[in-house]
Amino acid sequence: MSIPREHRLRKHAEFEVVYRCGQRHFSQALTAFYLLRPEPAEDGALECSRDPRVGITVGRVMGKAAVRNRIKRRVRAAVTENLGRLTRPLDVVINPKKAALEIDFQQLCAEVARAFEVAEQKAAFDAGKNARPQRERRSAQPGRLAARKP
RNA sequence: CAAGUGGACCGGAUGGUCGCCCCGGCUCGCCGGGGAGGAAAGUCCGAACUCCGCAGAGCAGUGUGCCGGAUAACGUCCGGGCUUCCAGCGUCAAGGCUGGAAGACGGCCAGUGCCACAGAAAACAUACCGCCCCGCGCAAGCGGUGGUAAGGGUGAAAAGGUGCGGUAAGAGCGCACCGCCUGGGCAGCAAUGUUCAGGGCAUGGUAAACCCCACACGGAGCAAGACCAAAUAGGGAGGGAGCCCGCUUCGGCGGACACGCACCGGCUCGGCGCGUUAGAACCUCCGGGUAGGUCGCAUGAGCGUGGCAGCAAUGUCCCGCCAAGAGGAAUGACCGUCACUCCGCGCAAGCGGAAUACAGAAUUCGGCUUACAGGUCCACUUGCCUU
RNA sequence: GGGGACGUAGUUCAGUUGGUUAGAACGCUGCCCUGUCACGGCAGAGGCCGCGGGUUCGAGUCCCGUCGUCCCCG
Repeated sequence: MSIPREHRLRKHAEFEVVYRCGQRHFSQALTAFYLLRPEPAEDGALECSRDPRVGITVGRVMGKAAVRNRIKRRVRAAVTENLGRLTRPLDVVINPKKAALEIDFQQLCAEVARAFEVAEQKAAFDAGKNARPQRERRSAQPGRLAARKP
């Protein structure tokens, strides 16, 4: 991956959490799932960094292995260009569509940048509200430490 | 030169900027090196490797199937044979000769099954029409425990083929040639070829029907397997092993001492709190084992040049080389230059534009099959041109 | 990566040891019934059996190749 390792999602469980609890952003060539990671607990687990992390999923319906690799690499290059736009500890999962293979690279970059901006704004809004849960569905999330709204 | 068929091979080159994976260095964030294929694919075969099972043998099952060789092994490869097809030559015609292509190419004269419809009959020939003979009858015709497989018709297939003789009509009934079967000689390791003698022909097709014969095969697969090993729950072993006084409704309660644990305290003493007959709480140890991590994991039936042996597949020897190793998974993104093909403009030089396939390693090898833009070479056939 | 199943009308499925016309239900079309619709009745269309070869007289069935779909092993 051309994304540095500490900025990647590595485990199937991490992808699952983002899919189940995150919010979504749609555009012509891709769908982005994003989730603001909770603050690491103070008593321990300090290996959990504050860096943003990105994962890319290309399913089998997109084509054969060569086509899937091509889509993944184009999206990955666009992510590398725009990785600086993410400052908060966000987990983002990108599901490209078939259009990601065809469209101009500049346009693909613009879509990724737009998705990252939306995620940043949402994260800033939620953090400003004392990091209350972003969705009601998230109430079952084990890592929750913020108290409910008084 | 063009087209077709078959086979072999190539699968753009070279820079810049920003990044990714692995390895090696050190001044610890920099430097150096390496980074997809002929099919990496389908997972159709064969192996290496790993675990499980296993005295030996047999049965069952699966696979292969002309012969010989190559190989670690194979359903692969090489050579040879046979059959079929195509083209040419040759012949009155056939047999034949040359070249190419294809072939799951052992066995239905071991057994069993099946062969619809049509047809008399589909395999032990019960004869439909026809032909012939005999009997009856003037005749038409009728009848026969009659003969006959040459002809007709049916069918995918009809009981050796052609010709001559023969006969009441016919028939391998007899003969010649061809085919078939049996036995022998010769050539060959063999498949097989060739030749001689005998047999008058028995032996329809189907084994990608059951089956017979010969040979091979234990099962699962790197998500195999080995090691390290958190939290939680559970398992096993051991430790936890104090007495006195008072009251009592006999369940216990209260007090002192002792012990253990936690806190205050730099440490001892001390203070305070809790627990002390339940095999409880609690403590220690052990083993299994999940998440996770490491190994397996790339020096191998390895690749290249050359020599030798062999018709060849291939083997062997000398020298040289080390060539991806991830784990939500690297090998990329963008910008140039050049080459190749096509299109447009142009006499030309050149200019502009377009196209560049199939496809992406996941334990590793040997094959097969399938996909593939464009291009190169070789062999054969056909056509045209020149000499 | 590895191991297995299945492809038949528009849909869900049958199709026995190869045998001649491939069948059922629902759906579809037309007609009848009714004032109208539904229900019901009658009739009909619709398939190169995923694709390409082979064996056989004959293939949905047997064999080989290929394409697609689904399931299992973390």
